[in-house]
Amino acid sequence: MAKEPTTLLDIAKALDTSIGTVHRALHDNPGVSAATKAKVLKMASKLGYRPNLAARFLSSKQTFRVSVNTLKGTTSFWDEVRAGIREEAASNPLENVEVEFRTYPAIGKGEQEAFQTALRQKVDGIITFPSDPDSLRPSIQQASQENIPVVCVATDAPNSGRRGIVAIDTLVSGSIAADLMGRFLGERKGAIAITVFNMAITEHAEKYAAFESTVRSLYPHLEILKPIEDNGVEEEAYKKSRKLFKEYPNLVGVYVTTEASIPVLEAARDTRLLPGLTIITTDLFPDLVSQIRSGAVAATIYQRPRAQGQLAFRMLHQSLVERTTSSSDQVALAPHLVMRGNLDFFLRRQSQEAGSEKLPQRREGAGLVEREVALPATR
Amino acid sequence: MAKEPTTLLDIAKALDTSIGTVHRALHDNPGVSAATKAKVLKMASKLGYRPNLAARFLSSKQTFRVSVNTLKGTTSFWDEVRAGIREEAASNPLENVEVEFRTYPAIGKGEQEAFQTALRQKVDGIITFPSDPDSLRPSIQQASQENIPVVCVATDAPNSGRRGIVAIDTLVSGSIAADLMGRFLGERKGAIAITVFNMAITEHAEKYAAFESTVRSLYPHLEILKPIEDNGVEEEAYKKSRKLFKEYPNLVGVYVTTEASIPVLEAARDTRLLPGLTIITTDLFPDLVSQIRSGAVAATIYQRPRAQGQLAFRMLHQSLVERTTSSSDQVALAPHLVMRGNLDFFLRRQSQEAGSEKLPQRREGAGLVEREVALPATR
DNA sequence: ACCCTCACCGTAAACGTTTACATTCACACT
DNA sequence: AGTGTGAATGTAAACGTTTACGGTGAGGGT
Repeated sequence: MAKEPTTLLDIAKALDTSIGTVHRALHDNPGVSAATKAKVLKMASKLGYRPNLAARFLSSKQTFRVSVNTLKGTTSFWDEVRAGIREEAASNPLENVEVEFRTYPAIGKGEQEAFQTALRQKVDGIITFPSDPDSLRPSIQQASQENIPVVCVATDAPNSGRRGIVAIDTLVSGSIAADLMGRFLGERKGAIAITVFNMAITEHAEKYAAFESTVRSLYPHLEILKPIEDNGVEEEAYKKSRKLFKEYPNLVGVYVTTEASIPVLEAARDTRLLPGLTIITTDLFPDLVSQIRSGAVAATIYQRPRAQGQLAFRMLHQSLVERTTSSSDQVALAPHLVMRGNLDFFLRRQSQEAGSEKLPQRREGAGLVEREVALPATR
Repeated sequence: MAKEPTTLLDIAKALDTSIGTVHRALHDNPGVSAATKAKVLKMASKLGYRPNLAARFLSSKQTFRVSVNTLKGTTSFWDEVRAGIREEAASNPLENVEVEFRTYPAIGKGEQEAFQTALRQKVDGIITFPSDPDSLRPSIQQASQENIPVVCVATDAPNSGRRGIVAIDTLVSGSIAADLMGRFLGERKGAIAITVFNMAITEHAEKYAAFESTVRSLYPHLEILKPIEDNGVEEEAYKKSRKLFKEYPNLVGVYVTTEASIPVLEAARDTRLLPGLTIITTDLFPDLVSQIRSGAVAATIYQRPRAQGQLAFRMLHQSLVERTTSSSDQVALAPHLVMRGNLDFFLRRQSQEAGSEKLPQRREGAGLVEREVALPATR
């Protein structure tokens, strides 16, 4: 049943050639004629050859260098993502990867530079948050031409040749928020506001669409207002939502898909609408905790940053160890729902450097080589 | 910074002995004196020796055999758990594990036999659902005395010496159900029923306690009825809930923590209470789908069987790879919330043999050796 | 004829363990 | 003295790759 795996030597003997030639052929290294290369490849697939990774790692003490390009930890989100990556890297039994963290200060600021430096320093793979997908696309394309797999996290960079993407399923987020909103409101009628980063970002447009269509089909008595675009600036979120709230005193609910939930809450308070409002937010950060506990925020949709980091790393690692070119993976995570009742669970998990939903660290210190990389100052 | 790792040879040279002796000492194999053994151990830890796993797997072509003992797939839950295990096993780049599935027909029926057969056939590790923890405990203890790690899934077997447990966090389940119930009901007052398998099972008692305490503290105007114990039989669920529903016509909500949600729904229908009821269930199986879609079930708490399987396997694999004795891991997962809005997402994920929340299979066929194991007929 | 180059190919040493086998030495038994 | 025993230790081959280097022979230049 489980026959002996075929080795390089098996192939060599079958073709009456040498192990060196076979190796060269399989890795299209120079120094082998087209004819023999073809023969080797054919025989390899005929015998069902699959490389013995243990032998490979033992022999070539190559270690993969992966660059992790993310936003500086303004909120805890990216800290958690990085923690997930670290955990996963540390639990790798082969210890054949070192991680370099490159962070940039703000959306669209410095991510190009970070990416290019990583490329220049010849890393073997990149995990990145493409905060401005359009401007980063050329760089990603360049990377995949150089055969460097790129995994996007949290936001996709479509048509960039990226190896894969891990993110929260936007349809699930939007529609669960809508369904909760409808159930929470019960018989009440009125208007619902929704804030997004920017409708130009695919993820946000999708969340909005999912929210809207779910409300329309399940709770048609609720009216959905035009989305507020905060573009990631808090004042903008405050001003725009305040303006909107004044126009619609019949507001009954707000769904905040961005991190700017605090200014929205303040706008609601300042317009005296807060007490009657059902608010659903996104993510979980310190300032939000008291709002949830007090009941001002009914629920928040937790985007599982740690899980995103873990899966992104696993995806990249997998495509490094097997040398499969192309093929695009897409993993969509279901978000978690955080309410007063289970808030403590998530806080506990965040606080312990090593979360509960994880396996034990493999090593104390030396297991994982990692380093912070200083970026060249940008003018 | 990253110095050359120390090898067996390094230790041998440092002590002016041979690599064979060092190896014997580190694995407490026979044939080495207590004195030298002590010296070797000391030097090893001084030099920070950590075995090179690639070399180890290359040299000793040992494969780990793990037995997966679970319930026969009456519902989809255990099928999903097994799928998760399979995926994870297949994605193991070292391919050094083969999985044997042993299933037993019902709770408490045949799990002993399955476990003992696994032991007798000298497997290297066991993943098990201890459906009757008390009766299985001696077997688990026996296993850990023989140094065979046992990982429990879905239900814990406390004080059994099990290597670890992966399950849904019961407190989160219970309290999120409570919080949702409170929010869904809004101003309505009345009684809430809750069904459990059996209050003797830790997990169910915990869920009940969490549900109760959350309702009490956040929604004190709701009255919680004594739990209905269905013991896993559908008629019992139907009869007991019907009886209870008749006694409490002011019932407004039901939380079903077991899989017997259909009979409870029927009892509600037969007592004409259904239309006014807010019902929260557990798990996700075919019969429940239409109930969710129709709105009869407001939400269901999805226990992420696939993730449980994956994590259980990883935990076991890790403790096989490193030979760490003892230490007990406990991973508690947050459940997912399924409602009308996001139902399709989860159905899609279940249906595709390879879920979306997963990495690509490593191999087509030969990667993973697995087999179904026939159990000896039980009288 | 010589030397050189170049493409192709074979050979062998590593990588760090595990495993099986060989050696040593002390001690006891005949 | 010789022989056997058995524990403690040394030695070396294997695992399947990668990598570096050596060799062959054809072809071109002188």
